[in-house]
Amino acid sequence: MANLKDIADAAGVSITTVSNVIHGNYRRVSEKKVEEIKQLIARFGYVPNQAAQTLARRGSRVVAVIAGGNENENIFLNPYNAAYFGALAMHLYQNNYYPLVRVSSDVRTIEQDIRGWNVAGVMFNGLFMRSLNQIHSLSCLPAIFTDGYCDLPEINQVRIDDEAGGRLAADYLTEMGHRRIGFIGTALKESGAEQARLNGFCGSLTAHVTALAENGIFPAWTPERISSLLLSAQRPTAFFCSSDLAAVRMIQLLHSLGLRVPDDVSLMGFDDLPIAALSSPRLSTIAQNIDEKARLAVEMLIRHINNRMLPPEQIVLGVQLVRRDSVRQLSE
Amino acid sequence: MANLKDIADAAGVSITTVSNVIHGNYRRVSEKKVEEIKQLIARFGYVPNQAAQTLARRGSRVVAVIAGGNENENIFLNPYNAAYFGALAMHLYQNNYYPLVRVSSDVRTIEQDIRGWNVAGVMFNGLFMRSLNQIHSLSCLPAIFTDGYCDLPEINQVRIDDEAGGRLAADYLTEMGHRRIGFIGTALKESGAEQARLNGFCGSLTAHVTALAENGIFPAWTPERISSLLLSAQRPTAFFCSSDLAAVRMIQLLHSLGLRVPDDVSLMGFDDLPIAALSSPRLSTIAQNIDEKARLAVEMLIRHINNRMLPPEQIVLGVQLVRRDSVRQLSE
DNA sequence: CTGTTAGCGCGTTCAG
DNA sequence: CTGAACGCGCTAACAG
Repeated sequence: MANLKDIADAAGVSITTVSNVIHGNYRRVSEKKVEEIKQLIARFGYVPNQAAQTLARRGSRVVAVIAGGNENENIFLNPYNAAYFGALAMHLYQNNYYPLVRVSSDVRTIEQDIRGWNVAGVMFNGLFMRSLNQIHSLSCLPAIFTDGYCDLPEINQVRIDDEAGGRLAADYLTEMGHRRIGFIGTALKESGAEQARLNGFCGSLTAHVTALAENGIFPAWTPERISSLLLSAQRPTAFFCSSDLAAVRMIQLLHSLGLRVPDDVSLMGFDDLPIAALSSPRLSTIAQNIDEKARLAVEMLIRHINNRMLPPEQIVLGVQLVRRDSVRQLSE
Repeated sequence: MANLKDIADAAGVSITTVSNVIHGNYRRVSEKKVEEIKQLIARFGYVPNQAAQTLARRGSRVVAVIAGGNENENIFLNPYNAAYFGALAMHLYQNNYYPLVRVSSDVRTIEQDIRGWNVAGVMFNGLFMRSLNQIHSLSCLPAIFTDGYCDLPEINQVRIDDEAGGRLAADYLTEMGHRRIGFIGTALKESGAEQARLNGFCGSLTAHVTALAENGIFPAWTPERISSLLLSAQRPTAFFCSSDLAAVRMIQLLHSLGLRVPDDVSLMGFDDLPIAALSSPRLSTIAQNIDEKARLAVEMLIRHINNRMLPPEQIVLGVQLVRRDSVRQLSE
């Protein structure tokens, strides 16, 4: 519970001197005092009070990390979210910033965090372009957008090349001899990333390949719908799933129908999360480097915190095909 | 950027009056002023400054959530951690507390968070009993321990009945006709929970059942070690894995050796995470209610924050067997 | 080289 | 019913 004054009193100096020692301004303090004060700081176990620093410095080292979603739902049950936000938090800590991870789509809640904590910057994840301009504080605060799509160029963003991922998947499935291919998405209308994957996928299919994608959100793909599709004569020989999680769920559904992967139906995922390699069969998928994406996003934010005049930046990360066991080579 | 004074000036009153309105002390303010001030607060988009409140109140609404582990590792890649810490954060937010999730085993780092943020309480997860008494601030701060084992009774803790889980697993495997059973742990020496699961497991095995557990940490169970065990004549017919994740990894290892689950080898997991039902085959496992554990832990903490005189509490949650497809009935 | 001082935004007496 | 004034712990500009 020791504060600056306690240390100052014990050392017989003023708090300014102690403050200087703490911040490394040694030239203004005699060497002997420096040592003496350092000792006392250690002995007292002095830790600067973040609230007081925030107030005095007119700014904190807190970064708001916003994840769109329902506040009463544990979004970390989704392995992608867990991996990504975990990585963001880790990289923020490594740069001496504190993540304030808030799950909410409510503009007011977000605004309260931003202003209440006098945040140094904001990281938005996913897409909420509609309501975003309502967050007034953003005009004067460094912000990074990841995994989102929007046409405004004056925005800092980091994302992966989802379209290229879709193309890679289409090319690979075609190369493996598949001609009737389905697409499994989870929230097409809401996720720019998923839409881009689908675009790349469809764009790269040659004329005689059928994409069975539906342009609706996933609830439209009820298990019943998918089941009847799978049991029909026109059953796709392969599915491109917009995430590894969707692919793993698909495996379950197929099993429940007595269909085997890849013998009866081939499957591709997206992301290359740990579960992709732990799935049975191991998933062929499109890999993205989540940790690097997080690192680059954090570094970009810090750049803009340190230099508020920097022009907007965009980074698009590459993806790559990972061949494993969930896609069967069709003869003929 | 509006603060109390701005509102006060605009309303032609003092900041005290505004403060009273904000905190619902309406009896001291005329009704008209109350309405007027409320309007202004909304129009200005006023949000109280957390740093200033923390300072003035001599305490914050931040709760330190400590996860032991390496700070340069993304522990949310482990689905159990993701599920549990995600749930903790969610329940803290719902009670208007801010989680400060720190991954570290370094006592100094932890202490800095606790003191620097003037934390309202601390939640420890996993076991670090050795260094814990070095955290001096703890003596005067509400703290909850989860997933840990220690004999001190003067401690608030929430955990599950790991031993019962081990027993359930042993009983079930025995009932299914298995007589040579192995145990796969991940960090026996460090995790009290895992040790308890093993204890319960061994305790409930009848004499003619062999537990092939090794009392070492997982690195001793190199894939090579396990492989040679699996290829030997004394190969266990079933394995009890200390987590669903370990079980899923085991499936991969078995597949790589050309062995199938459950046809050649049966497997049980622990936790009943989403991956258990998404695995192929779907895992039979011991289920714990992670969300409820988190909720109870948060509620317990808040109880102790609100009443510092409360005696220590211990909660032990039950677990239950979930039969799915990874354990084969042995005839004979 | 060192100390004094004026805020930072808010909570909380205590006088009016 | 209302406001002035002090303190929370720290920073930074300034004076010595």
